Amino acid sequence: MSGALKDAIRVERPAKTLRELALDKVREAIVNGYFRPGDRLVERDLCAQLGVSRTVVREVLRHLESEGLVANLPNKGPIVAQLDIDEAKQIYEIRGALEGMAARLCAERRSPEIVAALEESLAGIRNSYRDNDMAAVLTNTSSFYHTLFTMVDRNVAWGVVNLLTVRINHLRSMTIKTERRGIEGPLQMSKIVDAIRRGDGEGAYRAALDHVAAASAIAEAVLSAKKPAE
Amino acid sequence: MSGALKDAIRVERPAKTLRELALDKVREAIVNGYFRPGDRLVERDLCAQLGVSRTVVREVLRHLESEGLVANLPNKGPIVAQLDIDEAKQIYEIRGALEGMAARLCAERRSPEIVAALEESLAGIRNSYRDNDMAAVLTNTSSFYHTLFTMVDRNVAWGVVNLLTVRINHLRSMTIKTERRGIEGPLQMSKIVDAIRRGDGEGAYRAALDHVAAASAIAEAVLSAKKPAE
DNA sequence: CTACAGTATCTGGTACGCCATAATACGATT
DNA sequence: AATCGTATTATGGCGTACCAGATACTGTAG
Repeated sequence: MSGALKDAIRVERPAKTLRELALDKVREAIVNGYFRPGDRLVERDLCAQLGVSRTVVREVLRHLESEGLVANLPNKGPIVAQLDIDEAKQIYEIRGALEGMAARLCAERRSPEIVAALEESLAGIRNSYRDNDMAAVLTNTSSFYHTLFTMVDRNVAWGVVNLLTVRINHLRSMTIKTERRGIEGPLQMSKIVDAIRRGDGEGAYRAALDHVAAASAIAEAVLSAKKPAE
Repeated sequence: MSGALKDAIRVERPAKTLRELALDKVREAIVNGYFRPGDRLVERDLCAQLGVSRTVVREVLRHLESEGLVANLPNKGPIVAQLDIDEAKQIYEIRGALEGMAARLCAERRSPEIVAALEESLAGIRNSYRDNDMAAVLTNTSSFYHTLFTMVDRNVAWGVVNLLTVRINHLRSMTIKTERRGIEGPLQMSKIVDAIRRGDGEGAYRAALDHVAAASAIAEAVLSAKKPAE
């Protein structure tokens, strides 16, 4: 997106199409558990609940399908995708590779602004943990990684990470609630920031890897504990 | 996908919906240049060309949009996504990170089957270059990386790489045609295989990085040479 | 030659209808 | 009574017609 200044006085109309609004609604409903994994998503029911036409609902379902949040059973229709434990581990692994890459780049850039921005997000996370506001923990964590990627202009990688993250979002909300995660999580993230501050690319890479590895381990424990019960 | 043996005798019906067929058609048309970047994709025209209804076309367009192959201009409609040079470099970088990761895992696995499978794909690439069959070069290269990922059960990462690869597909078809690429490309890939054979994870990682770095450099040269002319 | 109005084009969105398939319930036959 | 065939229902897949709003084009009047 070039020419940021040129369209500064643009009218800024809503611009969101009905479809995008519906998409966000349904995605959010899946992510925060209103629709449970395995639930059927009946088109005509969704039409009624969203107050939009079937065309829109279908397009939304297709979009979510390509995001991996919805699966389509042949001759049965769409359901909320099940998250299997192996896939979750793979997602964490990919995040590790990409976040490690971004952290290394940040360290090599040696820019005080990056460190400052990361510190700010990190402080937000600590505050949110202190206030026991788990939703805020999630958004601040996202913002931490968002700056990590965007400060070195890696918006594509950020998009990939985001795409993968929604698929494990309910896992994330479980892992952050784990005992001790409120201390260790921010600690690991501050190690990333420290390495970036001293320009230690390899160290930043390792620290980022460690952080997602810890999250992955917790997720695996949570998931394998839940699977037999289900 | 578990239980591979259980459904060995499944009837295997076509099961492809009209939408999926249309999706493949349009994606292929974009990837191999029938639709050029920036071309408008007029819904009703596509209906006529594909012989399907607007419902189907719209769902297909939404799907391709979420794949990044199609962009939607507000109040103007869908066009074939432009590939800007920075984005292409980012995509190559991500591929490097993920393919490097997969190569490292393959090396650490120390399995003769992996080496054999990779050798086979590599031989296919060499033959295709010899026969000057560039389409075959592309498919064999894909198959090389496909085995790299799937032999260590990294299907999610493979999916990500695939998703990104379609966006730079016309670049790929240009890079492989470059002078000397027919020699250096397979050479670099054989270095990956060699490292895997001797179980050298770090070496495999580096070799994979080198390979995409070379491709990225060529792509950048091709793209920056083309941009002013356009 | 310019300004303006009218028009064509196209997407976004909606409503409705038809068909195919799968599952279930029901009824008949042996 | 058990089994087999059939009707019903629910649902997705697909098509068509229609309208509103935005944009691009065009022709005409001044």
